[in-house]
Amino acid sequence: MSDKPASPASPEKNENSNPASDFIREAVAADLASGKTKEVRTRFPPEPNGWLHIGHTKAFLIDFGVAADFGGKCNLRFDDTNPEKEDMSYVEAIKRDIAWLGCDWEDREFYASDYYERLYELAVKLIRKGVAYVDDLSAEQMSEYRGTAVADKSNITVTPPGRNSPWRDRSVEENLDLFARMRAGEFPDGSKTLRAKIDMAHPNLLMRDPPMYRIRREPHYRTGTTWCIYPMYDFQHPLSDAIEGVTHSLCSLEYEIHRPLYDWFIREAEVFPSRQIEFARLSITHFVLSKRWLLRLVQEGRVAGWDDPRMPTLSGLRRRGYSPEAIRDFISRIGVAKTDSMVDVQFLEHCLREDLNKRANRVMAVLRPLKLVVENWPAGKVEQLEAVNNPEDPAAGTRKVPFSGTLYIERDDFMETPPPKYFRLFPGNSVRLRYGYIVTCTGFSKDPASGEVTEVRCSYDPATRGGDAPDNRKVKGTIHWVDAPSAVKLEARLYDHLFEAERPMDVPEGKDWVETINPKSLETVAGALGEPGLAAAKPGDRFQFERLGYFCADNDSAPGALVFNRTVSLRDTWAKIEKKGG
RNA sequence: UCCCCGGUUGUGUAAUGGUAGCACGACAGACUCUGGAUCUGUUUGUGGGGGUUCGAAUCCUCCCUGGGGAACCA
Repeated sequence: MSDKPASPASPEKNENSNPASDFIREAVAADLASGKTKEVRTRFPPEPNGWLHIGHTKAFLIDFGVAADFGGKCNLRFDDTNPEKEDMSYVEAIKRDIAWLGCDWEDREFYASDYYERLYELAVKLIRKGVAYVDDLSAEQMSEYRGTAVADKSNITVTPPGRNSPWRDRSVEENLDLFARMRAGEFPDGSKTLRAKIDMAHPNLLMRDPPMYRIRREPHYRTGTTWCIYPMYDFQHPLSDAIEGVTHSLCSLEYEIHRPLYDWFIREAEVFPSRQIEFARLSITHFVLSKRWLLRLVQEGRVAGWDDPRMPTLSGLRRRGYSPEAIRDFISRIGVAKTDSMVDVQFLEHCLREDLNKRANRVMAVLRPLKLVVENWPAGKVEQLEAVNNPEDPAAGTRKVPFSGTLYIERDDFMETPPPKYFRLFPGNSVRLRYGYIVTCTGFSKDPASGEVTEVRCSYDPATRGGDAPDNRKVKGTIHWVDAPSAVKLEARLYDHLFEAERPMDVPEGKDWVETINPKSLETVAGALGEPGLAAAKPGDRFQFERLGYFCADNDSAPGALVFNRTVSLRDTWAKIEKKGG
């Protein structure tokens, strides 16, 4: 398996899902049926100020998916109207990640910053209509006039009624002149804003004359210093949608309260009537899904970067070994609703295992090697044994693995005095070496100082070549192994949840959530060994290490210095039994 | 406090006035050359009270409860 973009959703999958299978699709279907919408157009509007995470994936899979389900198109539009935070490197990362998930925006790569001139004209139109004005109030004054309660988190009191700004009734001519001079750079940053004239007594505070433009002298990553005024989200977003003919503007619940504004600007600007519909954003246990928080982890060096395999970013998940198919499947199975929900990370991992189980080739590797000597093995003899690459996929074929009298097994697979129900290797017990022979433990050596087992000895039954028992005897345990002379060294990076707490943000008062990072979220195992074929693995290649889990060759991996990330472990029934017993 | 939006098994999601279903988890078992995979079975739910109706998760009402908002960010 290698690291390729996901193929488009298979047709069978689409047949299974009713086109109107969630409230958004129902709404779109209704708009189509009533004739209000002729051709569906959606958009995914990321701000290029961070890398995409799995929460964004839900959003753009809905955007692209809804369009596709109704024979429409989805635009990619960078919502880049805040020059302070945005950067071209984010644009590239975002495009790469969306493509990886198999979404295609074709030639529809748009930028809100391309609409600055058009948006300016629409602002002038609103001024002419008398529904926008230039205000001289400072930010603090404006907040006070709007009736915003003073920031006292513990005790916010009744929202005071709003008061009109003294500049609210400037003439159209004066507003036009002032706005033009704002653009021309005649006023200092923050000294004036353009505001919509709506209703300073509105119960929805957002409707109390929201700012449309601010003065900010900050070079923009695309428009440079062409502009010193920048449009605000509430003004810019609906009109950008309208410019593109977006019929359904799908966004997360936090924008629900903005919808009256969205509709107001469309109505007053007399532009294409896009319709905003909101859905619940994705939350997953043990994950932090907020660009702002992720940025902090990166900036403070708490993780190795945006693509650290512990990060919930798409680049992190990709590097970890997640397949785009598994992510798509997960997103489609959690559904779309308006209920705030917290999906159990186990469900994500279930979808992952389900996909990888079907597609990842099996291979044997030993994380913590323990030498196993086959005492009755003919000296110098080496056999090539046939091993199945993927029992779930006969087309994956078979391979040869070498077998000699000196092997390594997993340290966990031997116990001097086993607990009940342990059916791996212990003195006197027989076990099958996967695709090898049935062996019986004859003895072991210990380091007298440390008490550590240094070597295990066994005898093999030549009649059981390949692992079959001609006498039909039951051998309960089958363990994996590598041939000592031919084994390749590798480094294994074992990951666990970045945060131990289900809800990492729920930290006690006074405690910083970044301090709750799981100290065991990365365990590096340097001395692991793998079968010889692993030497050819290239970064991004995915395997199942038998009985251990799914692993993916890391970007850091190179011939002679192999590095594998554990994507996810296999389900481990034994661990459960052990836990119960203890 | 005000405004907006929600509450269906442990979790997520269906049922759109007509048998509360599906998936994951959990538990039990079968099978197995991965204690993997697969298969079978079991368990638990409409936040509460009142109302409309032959019939309510669904409609009305009151209450309880959770989330969001009050940036010259998006």
